[in-house]
Amino acid sequence: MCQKDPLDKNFNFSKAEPRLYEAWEKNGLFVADPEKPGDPFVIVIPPPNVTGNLHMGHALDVTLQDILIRYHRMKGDNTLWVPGMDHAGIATQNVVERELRSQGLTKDELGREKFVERVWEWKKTYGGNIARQLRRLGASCDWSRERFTMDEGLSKAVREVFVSLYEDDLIYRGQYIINWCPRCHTAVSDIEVEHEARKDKLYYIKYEVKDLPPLVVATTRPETCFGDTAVAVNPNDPRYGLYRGREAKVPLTERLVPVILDDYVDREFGTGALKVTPAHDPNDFLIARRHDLPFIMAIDESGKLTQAAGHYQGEDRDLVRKKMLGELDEKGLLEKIEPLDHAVGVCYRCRSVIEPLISKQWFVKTAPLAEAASLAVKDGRIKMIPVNWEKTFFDWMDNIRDWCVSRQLWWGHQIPAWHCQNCGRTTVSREDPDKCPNCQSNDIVRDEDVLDTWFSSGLWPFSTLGWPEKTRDLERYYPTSVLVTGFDIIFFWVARMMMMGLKTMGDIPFRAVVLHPLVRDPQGQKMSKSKGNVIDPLEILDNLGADAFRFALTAQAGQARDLKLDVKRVEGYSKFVNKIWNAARFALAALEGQSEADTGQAENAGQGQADTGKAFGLKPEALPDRWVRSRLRAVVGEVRSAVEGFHFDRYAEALYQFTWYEFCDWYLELIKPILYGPDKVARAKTLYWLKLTLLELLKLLHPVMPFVTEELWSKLSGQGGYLMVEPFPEVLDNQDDPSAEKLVRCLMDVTRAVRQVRSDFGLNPIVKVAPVVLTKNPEIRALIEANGQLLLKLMGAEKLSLAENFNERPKDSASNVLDWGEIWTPLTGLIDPASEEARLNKEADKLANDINAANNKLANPDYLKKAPEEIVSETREKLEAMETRLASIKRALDVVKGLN
RNA sequence: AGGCGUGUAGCUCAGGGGGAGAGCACUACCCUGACACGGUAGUGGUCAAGAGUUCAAAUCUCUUCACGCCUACCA
Repeated sequence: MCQKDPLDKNFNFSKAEPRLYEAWEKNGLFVADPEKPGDPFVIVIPPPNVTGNLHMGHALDVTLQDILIRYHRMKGDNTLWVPGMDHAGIATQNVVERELRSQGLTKDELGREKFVERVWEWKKTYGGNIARQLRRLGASCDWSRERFTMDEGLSKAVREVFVSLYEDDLIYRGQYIINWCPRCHTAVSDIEVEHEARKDKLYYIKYEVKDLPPLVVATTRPETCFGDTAVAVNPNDPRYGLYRGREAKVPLTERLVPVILDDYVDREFGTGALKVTPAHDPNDFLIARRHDLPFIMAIDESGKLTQAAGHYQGEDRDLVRKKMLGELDEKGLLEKIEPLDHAVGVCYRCRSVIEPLISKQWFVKTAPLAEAASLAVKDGRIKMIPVNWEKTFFDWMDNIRDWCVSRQLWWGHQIPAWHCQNCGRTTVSREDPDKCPNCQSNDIVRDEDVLDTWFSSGLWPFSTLGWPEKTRDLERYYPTSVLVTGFDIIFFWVARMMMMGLKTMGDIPFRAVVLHPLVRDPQGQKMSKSKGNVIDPLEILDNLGADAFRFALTAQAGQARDLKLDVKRVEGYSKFVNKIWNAARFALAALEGQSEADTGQAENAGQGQADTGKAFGLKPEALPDRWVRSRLRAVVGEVRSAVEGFHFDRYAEALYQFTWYEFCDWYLELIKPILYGPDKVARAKTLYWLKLTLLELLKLLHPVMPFVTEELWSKLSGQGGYLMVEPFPEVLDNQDDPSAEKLVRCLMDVTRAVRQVRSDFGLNPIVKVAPVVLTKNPEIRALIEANGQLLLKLMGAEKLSLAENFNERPKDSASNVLDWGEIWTPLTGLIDPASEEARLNKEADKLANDINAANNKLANPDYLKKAPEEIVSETREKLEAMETRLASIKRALDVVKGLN
């Protein structure tokens, strides 16, 4: 054997990762070519925000996508993974505004144009972070096709879609009650409002009515009363019959508002009387429309009271609430205050309380689009994985409301609409107009609003491929294959892509949606900066490497909703990386040893080690080789079906088990006698299969652990090139070898049986035993004879004999009963039997119990009649086995007692 | 309020009508010539509770409890 170490003792990931990634990228291995053959396999990355830094969610998302991409690339598909970033309207604008503020500037001082320039500058400087971080994870995206939602091409797509939706009457502008964020100073859509449960108060306030007792109204928001334009009661509420047609006085004002009747009012809630504030409550808005009530803005876009609030004008809404409660109380208009649990809407960006108010905004008419999207899922054109998300999806699509798409921001796609100052006509157009097409006036102004960020993300699957141009990419790669994302953005993004894709392209945007869990901290809490429970993926990458991290994420990516990430798990898998590394180190040493020792042995190796074994034909001969090939074949099958069915956890698990517990623990041990033995031909043959199997194992592992596998490939394959573009192993039927599997299982049985005895009786590993195997099966006898030396080593024995009859049993020996025979291990003079007696008794009790249960079962006529035959006979066999085992335990007990 | 989901070993989870599983952790022994980031053998669970269907239930059904999440126009 070779003395020098062909490899370092451990994988130096921090050095290897950047080197390997750079090599892949430089060699253009990520770049897709539409002209090449192969079924297209396409993923568009969920574009991270430009402002973003890599977090756990990205890490998981990207790892799973990269597994799919690498797998399909190796499988020979024409594979494309489009990376890119989202301009993230509010988020980015907030970041840059904050930066300005630290310089004592505001965006208004700067002006729109300058401000937008600043954002672009910011993007240039800091926007590349996330792309670099994705590279560290090993993401094999086609960076030559990287896109940004504000790119020229994508902006063109946005404009084209907006205009054509407008032309199809699917976009309209109107004055409606919308969700306003007073901090971000913009409208937000319904789903951008999150509901937070709060302990609040319900205030009972008196509205005076002439000649009648005051009408008491319950409200959580007294400060909005300055916008009240009615008080409503339920028409069937007898308590308020007298108030019909009367007027009530809004407290702290002299304003009189009508008392109206509306079914919406819940008689049970509060006093059964509702103040109607159409400009600040969506329901009141609807009531007002039914009753033709006026609208009064009481709160402005900064959350301050308007002139409608009299002396409170200009003051903040929360402050006014406090002050006016005092005033109401003073004037005897506050009846009582009750505690109330309810949900309050907050901005998903900044968590400020949303102020519903009336405003002129642009909307997308979603109902027809949603119907088409639902249909695509219902008829199976788009699959959702796991399927149970479909129900949630349908639920939402069935109850969808129009989508407010205009935002009062500067950073984003400005709406292509021009308002004529002369005739008032609004023009929506693909080209910037210079005059009003209606009245020819030059006095036209562009609408100031920009579009919701999610509008452009909704076009992502086709805008990134070049649409509206008729590109080759679009033709070849649309629809995309799979969308991989967290379920938290099904509505924000997934549904919108479906609607936009179906409408614009006339085809689904992707064939499958894989929804993975959300990464939580070990307590199951959402990771957030404010909670301080964020685990930084970059830190894990630094400490444990990308492969271990990716493997841990993959192994935990089941179909549950949460993935509670445990760093310990990553540490565990970093040991797995090490295990693979060392297995390869072993193989490499053996291969090099062989090439040195066998120099000139042309009859074995042909042209040296790279081709070693080709001369032996395609069939492994030695039992370990036959076995490992057969087992590998099974694993290839498991791996392929796991990946294709998006069972990432099973994929990882299958490889972990096979690599560690079969390939390393057994195969490498089983072949050692051959590798160290005198038969050079046998050695060369086994080396061939060792190398081949290891290389194939590297291929199987590559999608999840790209770095260590690529590194080992370069050391081991001897053929240059890159593992990442090697063909993925296939399930080959001629590799199946059940008899080899059965025989190796026999070797394992014997070994484990003796090891168990050693351990049970507390034998020191130095103590040698001399077991006797009883079996009449000639095949197994031959097997044991052939592997005598190996077995001695594996079980720590000095002698192994075969017996044919029970009466050959040595005195004072422990016995293990197996399917095909029995093993006796003589213990005379070797042990202290005191503790063993208890253990055996315990096992005997348990067995007696089980035997009893099995007997009862077999005595049940219904069971015999109705249970399938194979189940019944299985039970009989089990019973028999248990009885035999019990007998042997009893014998063991005798032995132990005898030794005492 | 409705919908969805979860509850299996100390932890993280897989499985899913007929023998309770994995990883980590833990215990004992072992530095045996790839790996101590290793090896061998183990400990540990009324599969949340109750009822039902069945020859057979952790698995299917119903109820209850606990915990999540999503949706929602009780001010």
